[in-house]
Amino acid sequence: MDRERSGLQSAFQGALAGRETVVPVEAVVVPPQPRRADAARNRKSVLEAAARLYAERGVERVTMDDIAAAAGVGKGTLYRGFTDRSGLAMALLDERARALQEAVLEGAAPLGPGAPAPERLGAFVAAYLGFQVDNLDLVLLSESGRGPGARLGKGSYAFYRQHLAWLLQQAGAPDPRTRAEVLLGALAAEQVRHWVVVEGRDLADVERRLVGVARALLG
Amino acid sequence: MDRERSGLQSAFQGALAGRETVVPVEAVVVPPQPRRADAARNRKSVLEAAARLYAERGVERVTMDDIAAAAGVGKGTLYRGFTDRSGLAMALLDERARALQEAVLEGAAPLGPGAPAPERLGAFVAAYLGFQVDNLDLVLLSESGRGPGARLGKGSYAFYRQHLAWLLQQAGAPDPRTRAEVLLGALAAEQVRHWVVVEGRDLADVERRLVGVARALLG
DNA sequence: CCATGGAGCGGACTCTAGTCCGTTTCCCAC
DNA sequence: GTGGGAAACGGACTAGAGTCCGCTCCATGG
Repeated sequence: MDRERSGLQSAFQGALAGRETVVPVEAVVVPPQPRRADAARNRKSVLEAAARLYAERGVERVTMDDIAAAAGVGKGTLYRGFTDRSGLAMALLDERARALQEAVLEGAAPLGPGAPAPERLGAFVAAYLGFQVDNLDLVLLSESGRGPGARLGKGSYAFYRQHLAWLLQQAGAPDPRTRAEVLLGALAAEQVRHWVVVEGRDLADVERRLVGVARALLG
Repeated sequence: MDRERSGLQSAFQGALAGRETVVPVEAVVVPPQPRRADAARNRKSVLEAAARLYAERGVERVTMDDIAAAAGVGKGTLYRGFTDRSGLAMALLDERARALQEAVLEGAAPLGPGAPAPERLGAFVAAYLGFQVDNLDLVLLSESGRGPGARLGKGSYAFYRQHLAWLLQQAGAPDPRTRAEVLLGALAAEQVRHWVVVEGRDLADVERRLVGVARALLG
């Protein structure tokens, strides 16, 4: 899975480990590079094939064999490049996630720097919720890895947690780290799916309520 | 799955649907009864075999075939009685969950009735956290159903959500329903596992922090 | 411009959850 | 009792994720 973690995430991973003090996120974008030309080519066709098939038929109706066949590679290649089904989903999400992460790091306020922490917090909740809704199936897939522990500790989770913890701390919230994790739990794909898809709630309404929760967590 | 839902949960299911006003939980214990003697016998041996094998080898190392063989029934019987792997886990959890639910409904304060809502809230967080930790593997399994939407809307989730929403409302919290769901998300098995098992945090510490989160959600 | 070693490939194979359907067993009506 | 019909059973079968390992073919260095 290491190869799947974008450079953006890796960069601050070290500063994170076991630290009590919350530090701001610092990051540099360095995408993973296969060492051999054929590997790079295959990686690209797999991602393209997967994106196409998922879009055409929906995530549920595409098997790993389908993807391997469509990409013109063997299953071994698939699994060498992406670890498992959820790893492939993460790779597909990576680009879009990076856009959100950059917006957070250096985009316009209030999502980006410049606005006061409580405002940034609200903007982040809205933006993250939007991201989750726009990519529900893929996020769900990316979190579904076997041997639990799928969502946490994987993917860009650490990035978002760190950012939220930082904002919460800036805003003077007690126990920012835990509250960041709780907030991300409330924004988890399964929860969002339940509210928006299963219960059919209005997205703006969900957003309002979650922003309310975020504010409550400040005190 | 209906057959798996304990009477305790079914009883207030109706009062719940689509209602905006939060009502207190009312419940009666009426366990599911198979119609035929052989079915009842088989159900019992399956549950016993599963409990024994899970205890002996750990949840990960027990397949559905193992359980069927150990119980002396065919796979068809297994799936007729329990829908799927996670349904079996839920059935195993049911008895223990019922104990917690009864303690909430009619046990001693502060978990049971009698104490002021904020105190009951803290007691519930502690009790529920304890339950999750004591039954981590089974709860994880019971939440792992395929086609997402495993945790929510299944099992005793509705019961706990309702209870929490009620307490939050009594304590004057805004948007009690959403906040109940957020709190349950923070207490979800995967999250608890991450804190307690993966990060090795002290249970009492996690409890304290979560009680803090619960209090924050009151305001 | 080869040679070579190791990264990368492919697809047959394994393992397990979950389905299907012909057969058995129970229970009730008579 | 006993006969009929439905509920329940069992185990062969299907499907799809993930593994394994012998073969291929890049890229480097002589």
